[in-house]
Amino acid sequence: MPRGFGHGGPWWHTRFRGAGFRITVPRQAILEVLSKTQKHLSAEDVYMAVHRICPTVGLTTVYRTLELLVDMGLVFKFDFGDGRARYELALGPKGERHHHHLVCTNCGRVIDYTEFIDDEIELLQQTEKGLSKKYNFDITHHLIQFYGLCDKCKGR
Amino acid sequence: MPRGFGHGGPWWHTRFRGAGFRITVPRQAILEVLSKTQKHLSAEDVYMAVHRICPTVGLTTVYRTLELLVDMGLVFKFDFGDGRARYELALGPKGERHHHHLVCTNCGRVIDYTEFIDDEIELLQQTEKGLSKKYNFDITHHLIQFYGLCDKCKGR
DNA sequence: CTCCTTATTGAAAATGGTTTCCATTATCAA
DNA sequence: TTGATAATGGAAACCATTTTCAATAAGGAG
Ligand SMILES: [Mn+2]
Ligand SMILES: [Mn+2]
Ligand SMILES: [Zn+2]
Ligand SMILES: [Zn+2]
Repeated sequence: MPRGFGHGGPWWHTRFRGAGFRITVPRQAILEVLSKTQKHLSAEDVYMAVHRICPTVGLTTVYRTLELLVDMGLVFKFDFGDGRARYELALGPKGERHHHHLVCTNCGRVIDYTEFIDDEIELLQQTEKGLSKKYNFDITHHLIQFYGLCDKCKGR
Repeated sequence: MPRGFGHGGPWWHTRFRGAGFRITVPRQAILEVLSKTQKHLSAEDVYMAVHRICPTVGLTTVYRTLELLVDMGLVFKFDFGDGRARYELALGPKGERHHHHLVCTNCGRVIDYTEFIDDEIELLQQTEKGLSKKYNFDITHHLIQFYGLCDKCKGR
């Protein structure tokens, strides 16, 4: 378990204490799992991975913790259309990691992309401004996903 | 019931016959319901509305028909995060009606918007082209949703 | 360090939207 | 009109997620 920098433990300890949440074994294990992958894990995926570190952690706790992390803004929750929610750490060790998704409608593969984000962001901010004004809406975030067939699935 | 043009019945009859699907009472009722609203109906919403026209239609048939219509491209299926799928006719009587959504994370209200679509579409096509090339992906469609608080919900 | 409050946990049961089963019905080509 | 079979509907199954509740453990007070 990578402890590490500063003196108080991992970076998110401060967030937890600040919000009055306890730092528990299950929570540490779940965050460890999330921080060690680039994949978009389902609750069950997280559960199975956590199980290897700490077999006593229950699926219920995984769901609860993921919800907490989403509420805290530490984790993003996505729906790629396969009937289960997917989770992903919001910020990597290198800071923010905003990106959008490319989803294969055949095999379910999900690709993160960031290369066109800059242009998109610019347009999005314009659009958000226009929409906010017109509909008197406070926009907090957006979702952009492209659907289609990945290279492996397009051949047939 | 808007019958209408040509001689064979509503516009979608041709699509059905062409695909070898039968034109049944439940299917007619469901399409009638969908074509008479601008809302984003859940399967249960459709079921209840259909029930008024034709009380014998079952919820199972509603689900089956909606799936069929989605597969045929006549209906769009969305997930606005409230745990149930939402359906919307893909094309109104005036033809295509592509639009994106503004979703209130507090009350669940969904607003269609089309006014910034043109700029978005242009950027999206660029992005799609770039992504297709880079990831060798065949992009068929996209999803764009803005989340936030609607005017009624932002006051507090 | 020990105690105490109570946030957190895990197992089991409940929930709720959606799908599957299957015997019955109704569409439509011949 | 008739027959093959696509379509239907009610009940049961499915399955991701949530709720319940008694047991546990985090962490501040002393
Ligand atoms: Mn991602
Ligand atoms: Mn819409
Ligand atoms: Zn694929
Ligand atoms: Zn609202």
